[in-house]
Amino acid sequence: MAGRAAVPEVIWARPERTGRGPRPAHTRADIAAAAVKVADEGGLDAVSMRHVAAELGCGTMSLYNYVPRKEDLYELMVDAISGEHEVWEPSGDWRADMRRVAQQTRALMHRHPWLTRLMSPVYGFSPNALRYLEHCLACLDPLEARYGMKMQLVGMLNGCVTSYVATELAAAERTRSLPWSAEEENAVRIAYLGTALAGGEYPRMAAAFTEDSGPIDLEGAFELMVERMLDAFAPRA
Amino acid sequence: MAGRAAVPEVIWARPERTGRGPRPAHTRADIAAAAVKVADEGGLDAVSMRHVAAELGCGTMSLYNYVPRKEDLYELMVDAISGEHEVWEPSGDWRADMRRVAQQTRALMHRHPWLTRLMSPVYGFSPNALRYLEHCLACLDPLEARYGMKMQLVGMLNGCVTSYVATELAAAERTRSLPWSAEEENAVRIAYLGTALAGGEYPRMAAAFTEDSGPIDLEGAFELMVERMLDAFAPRA
DNA sequence: AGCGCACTACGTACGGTGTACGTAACTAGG
DNA sequence: CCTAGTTACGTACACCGTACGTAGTGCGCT
Repeated sequence: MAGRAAVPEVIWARPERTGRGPRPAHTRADIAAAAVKVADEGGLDAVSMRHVAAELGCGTMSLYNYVPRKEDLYELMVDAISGEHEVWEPSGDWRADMRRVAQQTRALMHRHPWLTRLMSPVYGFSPNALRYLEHCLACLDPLEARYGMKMQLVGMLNGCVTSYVATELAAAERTRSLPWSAEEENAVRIAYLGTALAGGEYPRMAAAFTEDSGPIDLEGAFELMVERMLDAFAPRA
Repeated sequence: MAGRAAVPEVIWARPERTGRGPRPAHTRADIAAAAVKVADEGGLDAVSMRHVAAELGCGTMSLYNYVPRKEDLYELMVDAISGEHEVWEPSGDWRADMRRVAQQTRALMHRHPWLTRLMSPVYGFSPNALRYLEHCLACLDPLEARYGMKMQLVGMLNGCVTSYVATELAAAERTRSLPWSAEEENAVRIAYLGTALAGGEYPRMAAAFTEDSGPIDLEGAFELMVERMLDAFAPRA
Protein backbone atom coordinates (compact mmCIF):
# COMPACT_ATOMS: atom_id res chain seq x y z
CA MET A 1 0.00 0.00 0.00
CA ALA A 2 1.76 3.12 -1.15
CA GLY A 3 0.52 6.47 0.15
CA ARG A 4 -0.04 6.32 3.88
CA ALA A 5 -3.27 7.82 5.09
CA ALA A 6 -2.77 11.33 6.40
CA VAL A 7 -2.86 10.09 9.97
CA PRO A 8 -3.16 12.87 12.52
CA GLU A 9 0.12 12.30 14.26
CA VAL A 10 0.68 13.76 17.69
CA ILE A 11 3.28 16.48 17.41
CA TRP A 12 5.16 15.25 20.47
CA ALA A 13 5.76 11.95 18.73
CA ARG A 14 7.80 13.48 15.93
CA PRO A 15 11.40 14.33 16.79
CA GLU A 16 12.25 17.99 16.90
CA ARG A 17 15.33 17.45 14.79
CA THR A 18 16.31 14.78 12.28
CA GLY A 19 19.88 14.36 11.17
CA ARG A 20 19.56 15.48 7.59
CA GLY A 21 19.43 18.92 6.09
CA PRO A 22 20.36 22.35 7.38
CA ARG A 23 19.78 22.83 11.07
CA PRO A 24 16.47 24.51 11.87
CA ALA A 25 16.66 28.20 12.67
CA HIS A 26 14.16 27.99 15.51
CA THR A 27 13.31 25.60 18.31
CA ARG A 28 9.88 24.44 19.36
CA ALA A 29 10.26 26.49 22.52
CA ASP A 30 10.95 29.60 20.44
CA ILE A 31 7.84 29.04 18.40
CA ALA A 32 5.70 28.41 21.45
CA ALA A 33 7.06 31.55 23.08
CA ALA A 34 6.33 33.60 19.98
CA ALA A 35 2.77 32.29 19.78
CA VAL A 36 2.22 32.92 23.48
CA LYS A 37 3.50 36.47 23.08
CA VAL A 38 1.15 37.12 20.18
CA ALA A 39 -1.78 35.71 22.17
CA ASP A 40 -0.89 37.70 25.27
CA GLU A 41 -0.71 40.92 23.30
CA GLY A 42 -3.50 40.51 20.78
CA GLY A 43 -5.74 37.76 22.10
CA LEU A 44 -6.16 34.27 20.76
CA ASP A 45 -7.71 35.50 17.53
CA ALA A 46 -4.46 37.28 16.70
CA VAL A 47 -2.67 33.93 16.67
CA SER A 48 -2.50 33.24 12.97
CA MET A 49 0.26 31.43 11.15
CA ARG A 50 1.22 34.73 9.51
CA HIS A 51 1.42 36.72 12.73
CA VAL A 52 3.35 34.10 14.61
CA ALA A 53 5.73 33.69 11.69
CA ALA A 54 6.24 37.45 11.57
CA GLU A 55 6.85 37.53 15.33
CA LEU A 56 9.36 34.77 14.81
CA GLY A 57 10.94 36.61 11.91
CA CYS A 58 10.44 34.03 9.23
CA GLY A 59 8.19 33.38 6.27
CA THR A 60 4.68 32.15 6.87
CA MET A 61 5.15 28.80 5.23
CA SER A 62 8.37 28.11 7.08
CA LEU A 63 6.30 27.62 10.20
CA TYR A 64 4.84 24.51 8.64
CA ASN A 65 8.22 22.84 8.85
CA TYR A 66 7.84 22.88 12.60
CA VAL A 67 4.09 22.69 13.02
CA PRO A 68 2.12 20.51 10.61
CA ARG A 69 -1.25 22.10 11.46
CA LYS A 70 -2.38 25.15 13.31
CA GLU A 71 -3.94 22.97 15.97
CA ASP A 72 -0.45 21.79 16.83
CA LEU A 73 0.58 25.37 17.38
CA TYR A 74 -2.15 25.56 20.01
CA GLU A 75 -0.77 22.44 21.60
CA LEU A 76 2.68 24.00 21.76
CA MET A 77 1.17 27.02 23.48
CA VAL A 78 -0.67 24.98 26.09
CA ASP A 79 2.45 22.98 26.77
CA ALA A 80 4.54 26.11 27.16
CA ILE A 81 2.10 27.49 29.72
CA SER A 82 1.96 24.16 31.52
CA GLY A 83 5.67 24.64 31.98
CA GLU A 84 4.94 27.75 34.04
CA HIS A 85 3.30 25.58 36.65
CA GLU A 86 5.40 25.66 39.79
CA VAL A 87 6.39 22.28 41.18
CA TRP A 88 7.25 21.91 44.85
CA GLU A 89 8.02 19.26 47.38
CA PRO A 90 4.66 17.84 48.53
CA SER A 91 3.84 18.97 52.04
CA GLY A 92 2.14 15.80 53.15
CA ASP A 93 -1.22 17.57 53.37
CA TRP A 94 -2.81 16.69 50.07
CA ARG A 95 -5.69 19.13 50.51
CA ALA A 96 -3.36 22.05 51.11
CA ASP A 97 -1.26 21.06 48.11
CA MET A 98 -4.22 20.68 45.78
CA ARG A 99 -5.59 24.01 46.96
CA ARG A 100 -2.31 25.54 45.97
CA VAL A 101 -2.38 23.79 42.61
CA ALA A 102 -5.84 25.15 41.93
CA GLN A 103 -4.83 28.66 42.88
CA GLN A 104 -1.83 28.46 40.58
CA THR A 105 -3.96 27.25 37.72
CA ARG A 106 -6.30 30.16 38.27
CA ALA A 107 -3.40 32.61 38.39
CA LEU A 108 -2.02 31.13 35.18
CA MET A 109 -5.32 31.60 33.42
CA HIS A 110 -5.57 35.17 34.64
CA ARG A 111 -2.12 35.88 33.25
CA HIS A 112 -3.04 34.24 29.93
CA PRO A 113 -6.79 34.79 29.47
CA TRP A 114 -6.83 32.89 26.18
CA LEU A 115 -5.95 29.68 28.00
CA THR A 116 -9.52 28.87 28.96
CA ARG A 117 -10.43 28.65 25.29
CA LEU A 118 -7.67 26.13 24.61
CA MET A 119 -8.34 24.00 27.66
CA SER A 120 -10.39 21.56 25.66
CA PRO A 121 -9.04 18.20 26.82
CA VAL A 122 -8.07 17.39 23.27
CA TYR A 123 -4.60 18.57 24.10
CA GLY A 124 -3.25 15.96 26.42
CA PHE A 125 0.00 14.47 27.62
CA SER A 126 2.40 17.03 26.33
CA PRO A 127 5.80 16.92 28.06
CA ASN A 128 4.96 19.65 30.53
CA ALA A 129 1.50 18.22 31.10
CA LEU A 130 3.19 14.99 32.19
CA ARG A 131 5.35 16.97 34.58
CA TYR A 132 2.30 18.73 35.97
CA LEU A 133 0.29 15.53 36.34
CA GLU A 134 3.15 13.73 38.02
CA HIS A 135 3.41 16.56 40.49
CA CYS A 136 -0.31 16.40 41.24
CA LEU A 137 -0.08 12.67 41.80
CA ALA A 138 2.89 13.20 44.09
CA CYS A 139 0.86 15.69 46.11
CA LEU A 140 -1.90 13.09 46.32
CA ASP A 141 0.36 10.36 47.67
CA PRO A 142 -1.04 10.75 51.22
CA LEU A 143 -4.53 10.11 49.87
CA GLU A 144 -5.23 6.41 49.90
CA ALA A 145 -6.92 5.71 46.61
CA ARG A 146 -6.29 4.18 43.24
CA TYR A 147 -4.54 6.30 40.63
CA GLY A 148 -7.67 6.26 38.53
CA MET A 149 -9.51 8.13 41.24
CA LYS A 150 -6.68 10.59 41.70
CA MET A 151 -6.62 11.31 38.00
CA GLN A 152 -10.33 11.87 38.20
CA LEU A 153 -9.81 14.32 41.03
CA VAL A 154 -7.27 16.26 39.00
CA GLY A 155 -9.52 16.19 35.96
CA MET A 156 -12.57 17.40 37.82
CA LEU A 157 -10.63 20.07 39.62
CA ASN A 158 -9.20 21.31 36.34
CA GLY A 159 -12.60 21.26 34.68
CA CYS A 160 -14.18 23.26 37.47
CA VAL A 161 -11.34 25.74 37.71
CA THR A 162 -11.38 26.29 33.96
CA SER A 163 -15.12 26.79 33.95
CA TYR A 164 -14.94 29.11 36.95
CA VAL A 165 -12.18 31.28 35.54
CA ALA A 166 -13.86 31.40 32.14
CA THR A 167 -16.98 32.82 33.77
CA GLU A 168 -14.87 35.21 35.78
CA LEU A 169 -13.01 36.46 32.72
CA ALA A 170 -16.14 36.77 30.64
CA ALA A 171 -17.73 38.96 33.30
CA ALA A 172 -14.60 41.09 33.55
CA GLU A 173 -14.43 41.41 29.78
CA ARG A 174 -18.04 42.47 29.59
CA THR A 175 -17.72 45.22 32.17
CA ARG A 176 -14.45 46.38 30.63
CA SER A 177 -15.71 46.59 27.08
CA LEU A 178 -18.71 48.72 27.92
CA PRO A 179 -18.78 52.51 28.31
CA TRP A 180 -20.49 52.64 31.71
CA SER A 181 -19.89 49.48 33.64
CA ALA A 182 -22.56 49.45 36.33
CA GLU A 183 -25.07 51.52 34.43
CA GLU A 184 -24.93 49.33 31.38
CA GLU A 185 -25.10 46.25 33.50
CA ASN A 186 -28.29 47.56 35.04
CA ALA A 187 -29.65 48.61 31.68
CA VAL A 188 -29.21 45.15 30.24
CA ARG A 189 -30.46 43.38 33.32
CA ILE A 190 -33.56 45.49 33.50
CA ALA A 191 -34.18 45.73 29.78
CA TYR A 192 -33.93 42.05 29.07
CA LEU A 193 -33.45 39.89 32.12
CA GLY A 194 -35.81 42.11 34.07
CA THR A 195 -38.66 41.76 31.63
CA ALA A 196 -38.01 38.06 31.28
CA LEU A 197 -38.09 37.52 35.02
CA ALA A 198 -40.90 39.99 35.67
CA GLY A 199 -43.26 37.67 33.85
CA GLY A 200 -43.29 35.56 36.97
CA GLU A 201 -42.45 32.38 35.10
CA TYR A 202 -39.10 32.06 36.81
CA PRO A 203 -39.64 32.99 40.44
CA ARG A 204 -36.53 31.25 41.74
CA MET A 205 -34.27 32.90 39.19
CA ALA A 206 -35.75 36.26 40.12
CA ALA A 207 -35.14 35.51 43.77
CA ALA A 208 -31.60 34.41 43.02
CA PHE A 209 -30.86 37.71 41.33
CA THR A 210 -32.31 39.87 44.08
CA GLU A 211 -30.80 37.76 46.85
CA ASP A 212 -27.30 39.18 46.92
CA SER A 213 -27.07 42.76 45.77
CA GLY A 214 -23.57 43.45 47.03
CA PRO A 215 -20.45 42.82 44.96
CA ILE A 216 -19.49 39.17 45.15
CA ASP A 217 -16.19 38.05 46.58
CA LEU A 218 -14.56 36.22 43.69
CA GLU A 219 -11.62 34.97 45.71
CA GLY A 220 -13.84 33.62 48.44
CA ALA A 221 -16.20 31.97 46.01
CA PHE A 222 -13.30 30.30 44.25
CA GLU A 223 -11.76 28.94 47.41
CA LEU A 224 -15.15 27.69 48.51
CA MET A 225 -15.60 25.86 45.25
CA VAL A 226 -12.21 24.22 45.53
CA GLU A 227 -12.96 23.23 49.10
CA ARG A 228 -16.22 21.57 48.03
CA MET A 229 -14.38 19.80 45.27
CA LEU A 230 -11.80 18.40 47.68
CA ASP A 231 -14.53 17.49 50.16
CA ALA A 232 -15.95 15.18 47.56
CA PHE A 233 -12.76 13.14 47.51
CA ALA A 234 -11.97 13.19 51.20
CA PRO A 235 -12.40 9.78 52.84
CA ARG A 236 -15.74 9.44 54.59
CA ALA A 237 -15.58 9.85 58.34
CA MET B 1 -22.63 62.91 20.86
CA ALA B 2 -23.53 61.57 17.47
CA GLY B 3 -22.48 58.03 16.54
CA ARG B 4 -23.23 55.60 19.31
CA ALA B 5 -20.45 53.25 20.19
CA ALA B 6 -20.97 49.85 18.58
CA VAL B 7 -22.03 48.34 21.88
CA PRO B 8 -22.15 44.55 21.80
CA GLU B 9 -25.84 44.18 22.44
CA VAL B 10 -27.19 40.87 23.65
CA ILE B 11 -29.25 39.34 20.89
CA TRP B 12 -32.06 38.40 23.26
CA ALA B 13 -32.54 42.06 24.08
CA ARG B 14 -33.51 43.01 20.56
CA PRO B 15 -37.09 42.17 19.57
CA GLU B 16 -37.46 39.48 16.96
CA ARG B 17 -39.92 41.60 15.02
CA THR B 18 -40.53 45.32 14.83
CA GLY B 19 -43.67 46.76 13.32
CA ARG B 20 -42.20 48.31 10.22
CA GLY B 21 -41.26 46.80 6.91
CA PRO B 22 -42.07 43.52 5.23
CA ARG B 23 -42.44 40.60 7.58
CA PRO B 24 -39.26 38.53 7.92
CA ALA B 25 -39.22 35.32 5.92
CA HIS B 26 -37.65 33.30 8.75
CA THR B 27 -37.93 33.09 12.50
CA ARG B 28 -35.11 32.88 14.99
CA ALA B 29 -36.14 29.30 15.67
CA ASP B 30 -35.81 28.48 11.96
CA ILE B 31 -32.34 29.94 11.84
CA ALA B 32 -31.26 28.14 14.99
CA ALA B 33 -32.62 24.88 13.60
CA ALA B 34 -30.79 25.38 10.32
CA ALA B 35 -27.52 26.11 12.09
CA VAL B 36 -27.97 23.10 14.37
CA LYS B 37 -28.65 20.90 11.35
CA VAL B 38 -25.50 22.13 9.63
CA ALA B 39 -23.46 21.50 12.78
CA ASP B 40 -24.94 18.05 13.32
CA GLU B 41 -24.16 17.03 9.77
CA GLY B 42 -20.84 18.71 9.13
CA GLY B 43 -19.43 19.63 12.52
CA LEU B 44 -19.07 23.04 14.06
CA ASP B 45 -16.53 24.13 11.47
CA ALA B 46 -19.16 23.73 8.77
CA VAL B 47 -21.25 26.40 10.46
CA SER B 48 -20.46 29.41 8.33
CA MET B 49 -22.78 32.25 7.49
CA ARG B 50 -22.82 31.05 3.89
CA HIS B 51 -23.69 27.45 4.70
CA VAL B 52 -26.38 28.31 7.18
CA ALA B 53 -27.87 30.82 4.77
CA ALA B 54 -27.86 28.20 2.02
CA GLU B 55 -29.49 25.67 4.35
CA LEU B 56 -32.07 28.33 5.12
CA GLY B 57 -32.54 29.09 1.45
CA CYS B 58 -31.61 32.74 1.49
CA GLY B 59 -28.70 34.96 0.53
CA THR B 60 -25.70 35.06 2.78
CA MET B 61 -26.07 38.67 3.78
CA SER B 62 -29.74 38.30 4.56
CA LEU B 63 -28.72 36.33 7.62
CA TYR B 64 -27.28 39.50 9.06
CA ASN B 65 -30.77 40.93 9.34
CA TYR B 66 -31.45 38.36 12.00
CA VAL B 67 -28.02 37.83 13.50
CA PRO B 68 -25.71 40.83 13.90
CA ARG B 69 -22.57 38.73 14.37
CA LYS B 70 -21.65 35.13 13.93
CA GLU B 71 -21.18 34.79 17.66
CA ASP B 72 -24.89 35.44 18.03
CA LEU B 73 -25.59 32.55 15.71
CA TYR B 74 -23.72 30.37 18.17
CA GLU B 75 -25.88 31.74 20.95
CA LEU B 76 -29.00 30.84 19.02
CA MET B 77 -27.69 27.32 18.62
CA VAL B 78 -26.93 26.87 22.30
CA ASP B 79 -30.35 28.22 23.20
CA ALA B 80 -32.05 25.88 20.77
CA ILE B 81 -30.31 22.90 22.31
CA SER B 82 -31.09 24.14 25.81
CA GLY B 83 -34.70 23.88 24.72
CA GLU B 84 -34.20 20.14 24.29
CA HIS B 85 -33.65 19.80 28.00
CA GLU B 86 -36.53 17.88 29.50
CA VAL B 87 -38.28 19.55 32.41
CA TRP B 88 -40.18 17.47 34.95
CA GLU B 89 -41.96 17.81 38.25
CA PRO B 90 -39.25 17.75 40.95
CA SER B 91 -39.34 14.48 42.85
CA GLY B 92 -38.42 15.89 46.23
CA ASP B 93 -35.07 14.08 46.17
CA TRP B 94 -32.71 16.75 44.91
CA ARG B 95 -29.82 14.36 44.42
CA ALA B 96 -31.86 12.07 42.22
CA ASP B 97 -33.13 15.01 40.22
CA MET B 98 -29.69 16.52 39.70
CA ARG B 99 -28.33 13.13 38.70
CA ARG B 100 -31.00 13.02 36.04
CA VAL B 101 -30.17 16.55 34.94
CA ALA B 102 -26.51 15.63 34.55
CA GLN B 103 -27.35 12.51 32.57
CA GLN B 104 -29.57 14.53 30.27
CA THR B 105 -26.85 17.09 29.72
CA ARG B 106 -24.46 14.31 28.82
CA ALA B 107 -26.96 12.75 26.45
CA LEU B 108 -27.52 16.14 24.84
CA MET B 109 -23.82 16.60 24.26
CA HIS B 110 -23.53 13.14 22.79
CA ARG B 111 -26.32 13.92 20.38
CA HIS B 112 -24.68 17.25 19.44
CA PRO B 113 -20.93 16.74 19.84
CA TRP B 114 -20.15 20.33 18.87
CA LEU B 115 -21.91 21.56 22.00
CA THR B 116 -18.89 21.12 24.25
CA ARG B 117 -17.00 23.64 22.14
CA LEU B 118 -19.73 26.26 22.56
CA MET B 119 -20.20 25.72 26.27
CA SER B 120 -17.99 28.65 27.12
CA PRO B 121 -19.98 30.52 29.79
CA VAL B 122 -20.02 33.57 27.58
CA TYR B 123 -23.40 32.47 26.37
CA GLY B 124 -25.68 33.00 29.30
CA PHE B 125 -29.28 33.65 30.15
CA SER B 126 -30.88 32.89 26.86
CA PRO B 127 -34.63 32.18 27.14
CA ASN B 128 -34.19 28.43 27.26
CA ALA B 129 -31.23 28.75 29.60
CA LEU B 130 -33.53 30.56 32.01
CA ARG B 131 -36.04 27.75 31.72
CA TYR B 132 -33.33 25.20 32.40
CA LEU B 133 -31.89 27.09 35.36
CA GLU B 134 -35.31 27.62 36.90
CA HIS B 135 -35.91 23.90 36.63
CA CYS B 136 -32.61 23.13 38.32
CA LEU B 137 -33.42 25.53 41.12
CA ALA B 138 -36.84 23.93 41.49
CA CYS B 139 -35.19 20.53 41.82
CA LEU B 140 -32.94 22.01 44.49
CA ASP B 141 -35.79 23.36 46.58
CA PRO B 142 -35.41 20.58 49.16
CA LEU B 143 -31.79 21.55 49.67
CA GLU B 144 -31.55 24.19 52.34
CA ALA B 145 -29.10 26.72 51.02
CA ARG B 146 -28.92 30.16 49.54
CA TYR B 147 -29.60 30.53 45.84
CA GLY B 148 -26.02 31.61 45.31
CA MET B 149 -24.81 28.24 46.45
CA LYS B 150 -27.36 26.42 44.34
CA MET B 151 -26.29 28.36 41.28
CA GLN B 152 -22.73 27.41 42.10
CA LEU B 153 -23.74 23.77 42.29
CA VAL B 154 -25.37 23.97 38.87
CA GLY B 155 -22.37 25.78 37.46
CA MET B 156 -19.85 23.32 38.82
CA LEU B 157 -21.91 20.36 37.73
CA ASN B 158 -22.17 21.79 34.25
CA GLY B 159 -18.47 22.55 34.12
CA CYS B 160 -17.53 19.04 35.15
CA VAL B 161 -20.03 17.38 32.85
CA THR B 162 -18.83 19.47 29.93
CA SER B 163 -15.21 18.69 30.66
CA TYR B 164 -15.98 15.01 31.11
CA VAL B 165 -17.95 14.66 27.91
CA ALA B 166 -15.36 16.63 25.97
CA THR B 167 -12.70 14.14 27.04
CA GLU B 168 -15.02 11.29 26.23
CA LEU B 169 -15.78 12.63 22.75
CA ALA B 170 -12.16 13.43 22.00
CA ALA B 171 -11.18 9.86 22.83
CA ALA B 172 -14.00 8.49 20.69
CA GLU B 173 -13.02 10.77 17.83
CA ARG B 174 -9.42 9.70 18.03
CA THR B 175 -10.18 6.00 17.87
CA ARG B 176 -12.72 6.56 15.10
CA SER B 177 -10.46 8.63 12.88
CA LEU B 178 -7.63 6.13 12.93
CA PRO B 179 -7.28 3.11 10.68
CA TRP B 180 -6.70 0.52 13.42
CA SER B 181 -8.19 1.61 16.67
CA ALA B 182 -6.49 -0.46 19.35
CA GLU B 183 -3.29 -1.05 17.45
CA GLU B 184 -2.74 2.61 16.75
CA GLU B 185 -3.57 3.49 20.31
CA ASN B 186 -0.86 1.11 21.45
CA ALA B 187 1.55 2.39 18.84
CA VAL B 188 1.15 5.96 20.01
CA ARG B 189 1.24 5.09 23.68
CA ILE B 190 4.36 3.04 23.29
CA ALA B 191 6.06 5.25 20.74
CA TYR B 192 5.65 8.46 22.63
CA LEU B 193 4.08 8.07 26.03
CA GLY B 194 5.98 4.86 26.57
CA THR B 195 9.37 6.38 25.92
CA ALA B 196 8.47 9.43 27.95
CA LEU B 197 7.41 7.34 30.91
CA ALA B 198 10.14 4.75 30.52
CA GLY B 199 12.66 7.41 31.48
CA GLY B 200 11.57 6.86 35.04
CA GLU B 201 10.98 10.54 35.63
CA TYR B 202 7.27 10.06 36.06
CA PRO B 203 6.84 6.88 38.11
CA ARG B 204 3.31 7.68 39.29
CA MET B 205 2.08 8.42 35.78
CA ALA B 206 3.58 5.17 34.59
CA ALA B 207 1.87 3.35 37.44
CA ALA B 208 -1.41 5.09 36.65
CA PHE B 209 -1.28 3.87 33.07
CA THR B 210 -0.45 0.29 33.94
CA GLU B 211 -2.90 0.14 36.84
CA ASP B 212 -6.09 -0.54 34.95
CA SER B 213 -5.56 -2.40 31.73
CA GLY B 214 -9.17 -3.34 31.06
CA PRO B 215 -11.55 -1.12 29.13
CA ILE B 216 -12.89 1.58 31.38
CA ASP B 217 -16.59 1.84 32.15
CA LEU B 218 -17.48 5.31 30.91
CA GLU B 219 -21.01 5.20 32.29
CA GLY B 220 -19.84 4.15 35.72
CA ALA B 221 -17.07 6.71 35.82
CA PHE B 222 -19.50 9.44 34.87
CA GLU B 223 -22.03 8.50 37.52
CA LEU B 224 -19.27 8.31 40.08
CA MET B 225 -18.11 11.79 39.18
CA VAL B 226 -21.61 13.19 39.49
CA GLU B 227 -22.03 11.47 42.81
CA ARG B 228 -18.83 13.05 44.12
CA MET B 229 -19.98 16.39 42.86
CA LEU B 230 -23.27 16.11 44.73
CA ASP B 231 -21.47 14.84 47.82
CA ALA B 232 -19.64 18.12 47.95
CA PHE B 233 -22.91 20.01 48.37
CA ALA B 234 -24.70 17.61 50.64
CA PRO B 235 -25.18 18.98 54.17
CA ARG B 236 -22.53 17.73 56.57
CA ALA B 237 -23.70 14.96 58.86
C1' DA C 1 -55.45 57.83 0.69
C1' DG C 2 -51.05 58.40 0.16
C1' DC C 3 -46.53 59.75 1.62
C1' DG C 4 -42.28 58.47 3.83
C1' DC C 5 -39.40 55.67 6.26
C1' DA C 6 -37.82 51.72 8.48
C1' DC C 7 -37.13 47.31 7.37
C1' DT C 8 -36.04 43.15 4.41
C1' DA C 9 -33.28 41.00 0.79
C1' DC C 10 -29.06 40.29 -1.45
C1' DG C 11 -24.97 41.04 -4.67
C1' DT C 12 -20.38 42.78 -4.64
C1' DA C 13 -16.07 43.45 -2.64
C1' DC C 14 -12.26 43.53 0.74
C1' DG C 15 -9.07 41.98 3.94
C1' DG C 16 -8.04 38.10 6.36
C1' DT C 17 -7.40 32.98 7.12
C1' DG C 18 -5.29 27.97 6.69
C1' DT C 19 -2.55 25.54 3.79
C1' DA C 20 -1.21 22.79 -0.87
C1' DC C 21 2.45 23.10 -3.94
C1' DG C 22 6.70 24.31 -6.40
C1' DT C 23 11.41 26.00 -6.17
C1' DA C 24 15.97 27.05 -4.43
C1' DA C 25 19.58 26.48 -0.97
C1' DC C 26 21.84 23.49 2.19
C1' DT C 27 23.91 19.63 4.81
C1' DA C 28 24.63 14.99 6.66
C1' DG C 29 25.07 9.90 5.33
C1' DG C 30 26.53 6.63 1.73
C1' DC D 1 31.88 13.62 -3.61
C1' DC D 2 27.38 12.79 -4.58
C1' DT D 3 22.67 12.59 -3.54
C1' DA D 4 18.65 12.38 -0.89
C1' DG D 5 16.12 14.49 2.59
C1' DT D 6 15.36 18.93 4.94
C1' DT D 7 14.79 23.79 5.49
C1' DA D 8 13.11 28.24 3.77
C1' DC D 9 9.77 30.77 1.46
C1' DG D 10 6.86 32.88 -2.36
C1' DT D 11 2.70 32.10 -4.91
C1' DA D 12 -1.92 30.68 -5.22
C1' DC D 13 -6.50 29.00 -3.93
C1' DA D 14 -10.62 28.35 -1.54
C1' DC D 15 -13.04 29.99 2.10
C1' DC D 16 -14.17 32.97 5.82
C1' DG D 17 -16.70 37.19 8.30
C1' DT D 18 -18.73 41.17 7.13
C1' DA D 19 -18.94 46.51 5.43
C1' DC D 20 -21.52 48.74 2.11
C1' DG D 21 -24.73 49.98 -1.54
C1' DT D 22 -29.09 49.19 -3.90
C1' DA D 23 -33.66 47.80 -4.67
C1' DG D 24 -38.14 46.42 -3.14
C1' DT D 25 -41.81 46.23 0.50
C1' DG D 26 -45.42 47.33 3.66
C1' DC D 27 -46.58 49.68 8.27
C1' DG D 28 -47.60 54.04 10.61
C1' DC D 29 -48.61 58.74 10.34
C1' DT D 30 -50.56 62.75 8.38
